[in-house]
Amino acid sequence: MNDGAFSIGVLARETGSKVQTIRYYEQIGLMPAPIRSAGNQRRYGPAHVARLGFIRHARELGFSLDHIREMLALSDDPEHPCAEVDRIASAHLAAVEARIERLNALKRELERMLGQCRHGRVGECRVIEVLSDYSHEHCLSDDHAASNGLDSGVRG
Amino acid sequence: MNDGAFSIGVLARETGSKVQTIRYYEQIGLMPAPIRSAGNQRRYGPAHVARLGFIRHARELGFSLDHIREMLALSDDPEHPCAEVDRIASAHLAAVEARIERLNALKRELERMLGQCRHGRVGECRVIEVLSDYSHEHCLSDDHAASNGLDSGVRG
DNA sequence: CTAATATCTACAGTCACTGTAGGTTCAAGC
DNA sequence: GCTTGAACCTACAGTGACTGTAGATATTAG
Repeated sequence: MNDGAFSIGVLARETGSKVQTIRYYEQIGLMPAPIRSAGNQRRYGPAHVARLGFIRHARELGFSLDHIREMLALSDDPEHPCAEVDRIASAHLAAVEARIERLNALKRELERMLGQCRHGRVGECRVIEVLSDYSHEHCLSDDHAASNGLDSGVRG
Repeated sequence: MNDGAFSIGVLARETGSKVQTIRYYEQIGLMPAPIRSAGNQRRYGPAHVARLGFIRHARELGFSLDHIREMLALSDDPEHPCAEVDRIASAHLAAVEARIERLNALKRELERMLGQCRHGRVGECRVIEVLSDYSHEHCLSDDHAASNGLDSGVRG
């Protein structure tokens, strides 16, 4: 290794990513293809660390790769108004808040369900019973009965 | 349709599922294969509605298909102590609580990030800057810097 | 009887990776 | 210089829980 160039393993370690994930990001065009060593191995520099760090942190915050791609494209132009980045992040915040609400409703229902369990036989198990009640009539709040699918919004 | 037997479309409508999903559940052995009409179309009865209702509700509560499979197997034996069902649901509740905590930390960070945005150019955008800071040194709480991957635990 | 709708099978695609197989390159120790 | 073992390479299959498509067949309403 001449220069300050380093291998994919080092880049993975530096950014807390996995080697496979980095190659995957390159494959889908999220990371630029780096130069190669004489033996065809990837050689990275500090710019790659920064970009992958951005991606990784945004992923931890639950942004989709598509959103990250958008933000990376925007951030590549420093003169661009950052309103769009702001918009993406705001929308994401709203999605996170909605998700928290749904999870809280879910938590309450699970607690109530478990609170009713008499720890006897499955035959009279309230947990089973509640789960069987697909009509959702037992639900005090209908926030989970209303929408179908919890995957709406953020997935992180 | 003689009997009270109905088609997959009706079952889907009754339970709020999709036709494809029902066939998928049958394929992976979560739903039993029903009888067929003379023309090879699936014919369902009330028992199918109940079982699919159970599955659907449990899915809305974020249980994995594997957990649901377990619970269905248990519920098929009414004499079985319901402690296991209880255990599954309790573990799920704990996972949900952990997830809510993580999302709250995420929410705080997003809010802080957005609060710092001066709505100018991308060049001096705090959102971009914070996201680029893969070291996570800006994080007051390190609960998201500590673990990697938000997919731990529940995915609903 | 006809036309529209619903259903059938089989398979590909989604998201964001993760894992595997089988081969090559690199860095370190001797 | 040689060997060894770790790290790297490509290509592809698998994950979970579906969703969508194509092309053929069945049912139902008028």
